Amino acid sequence: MIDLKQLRDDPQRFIDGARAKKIEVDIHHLLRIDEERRTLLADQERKRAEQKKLSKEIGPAIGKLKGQLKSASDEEKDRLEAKIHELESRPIALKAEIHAFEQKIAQIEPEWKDLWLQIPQPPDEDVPKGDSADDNIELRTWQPDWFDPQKSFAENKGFPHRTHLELIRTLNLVDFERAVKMAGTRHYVLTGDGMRLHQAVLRFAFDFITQEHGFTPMSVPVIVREECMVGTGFFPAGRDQAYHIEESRRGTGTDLFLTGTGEVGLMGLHQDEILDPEQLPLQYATVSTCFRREAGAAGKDTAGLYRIHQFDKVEQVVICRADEEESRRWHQKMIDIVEQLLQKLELPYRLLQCCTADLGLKNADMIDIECWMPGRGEEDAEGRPTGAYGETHSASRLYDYQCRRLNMRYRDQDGRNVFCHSLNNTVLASPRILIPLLELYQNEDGSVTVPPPLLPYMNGVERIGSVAAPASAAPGR
RNA sequence: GGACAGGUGGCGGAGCGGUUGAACGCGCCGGUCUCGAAAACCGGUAUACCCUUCGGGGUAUCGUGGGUUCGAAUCCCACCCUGUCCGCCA
Repeated sequence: MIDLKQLRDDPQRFIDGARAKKIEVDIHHLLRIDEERRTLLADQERKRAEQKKLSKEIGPAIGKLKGQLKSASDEEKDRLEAKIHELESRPIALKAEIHAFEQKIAQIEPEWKDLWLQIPQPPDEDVPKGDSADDNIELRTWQPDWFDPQKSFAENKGFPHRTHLELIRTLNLVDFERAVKMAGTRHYVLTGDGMRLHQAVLRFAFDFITQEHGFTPMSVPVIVREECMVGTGFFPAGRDQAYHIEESRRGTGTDLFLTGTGEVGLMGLHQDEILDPEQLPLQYATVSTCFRREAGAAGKDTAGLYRIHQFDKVEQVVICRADEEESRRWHQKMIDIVEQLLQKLELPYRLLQCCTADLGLKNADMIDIECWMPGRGEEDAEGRPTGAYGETHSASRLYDYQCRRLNMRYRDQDGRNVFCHSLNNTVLASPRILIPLLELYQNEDGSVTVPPPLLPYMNGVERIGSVAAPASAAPGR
């Protein structure tokens, strides 16, 4: 969430920010409620101070009188009791007044908090303005020597390509029918070498980020409490996107939510903590199953492994000091790590600078990486897709927006507690990454060569679908 | 799932319903002593928010939320969490 003091000092900055992000939120209304709340709070506190002062006078006096009462004669008793009663009745009017203020504050507070949580972080000055994802700007592309993005797959490789759906079917790598039987649309079952390849690429990515780049390997919960979802900035705005486990309806326990990214678990780790600045920056990586309802995406990317309810992702986060330069450096570093990874896998990709409209609530800046997928995009004269870039990675820079929500701080040199900065980026998400992997490593005979970096993780399988490779154990086929 | 026990400051640990933000100990910071250190001694040592004439003033916080009361760390209720034993279990 944003700093309310900053909002009061310069509301225009946040109004412009929300407008640039195309996010509807009534900032003027929040300012009005905030003002009202503070006035009420001040009035209430004044009354309470009065009450407290009175209490401190009355308390010992009553105590003393009650002591005397015990050993008093009957006529003395009446007199003492009257005196006690008189003392007790003095703050009674204050009590009602304080209660009235309390009620009023409790009435406006939920709306105040809710609005506050919905104010987006203004985009950075150097983020290009735009109206939708179409206005994102291509920063650069990379491709291996054999690949010329100007040419078709057939021109590059010498034979026409099959889409990942076709490859999956002929090579028995995925069983969609049974997955849908069990869990409904947008589910899949990886079979045989499909599962092997999925595990191999995840393990390769996890080893790469933890061994070669020193990120601390972690396992984190994928079932979390609401505070964790709010703290990481996914709630309340993204509530519809998360699967909800209503434990409270059973009469015990609290509700839980399935996380849509390992970021939630990694960032939630240090919620409400004051970190040792000597330990910063924290660099964490996890591989976790991600769950997404894909609400509002009905009819979009319905076929294949592109948009699914459950997948696995290697995620990297950095928690660093509140320093813009350092944040920016880490952002570049995390993108660089992904570029190295994709280059090892020899997957053509492009970097996209997301425009203001595509940033979402919490980001100040976001760079997407898209891999080339021959089976996507517009169709040619023969009805074959001509290929397109498809999103596989997203690197976010958030300043203290997320850590403020999480109440994650460190003590700076002057002894002040400061909110940390946070960043996150995909290292690799599968099975989506299998789409370019399968499509680009396919051979003319319909087999798929295992990318060399994945060989150590493939138990000897070098080529999927060739006679030389061990039979891919597709059950029930 | 059953039966107990318990949640207090960075940590340990007190706390008759009344100047208790909270004794005491440890830790930490500063000082005295010392050639220096240790010990000893002295002093200091929470966070958040609000107001401010920038000197300071105020409120809240003893797991969380309600309630009782003139007044709650202390009494009542609900929830959350932790520990121990039993049962079950990948």
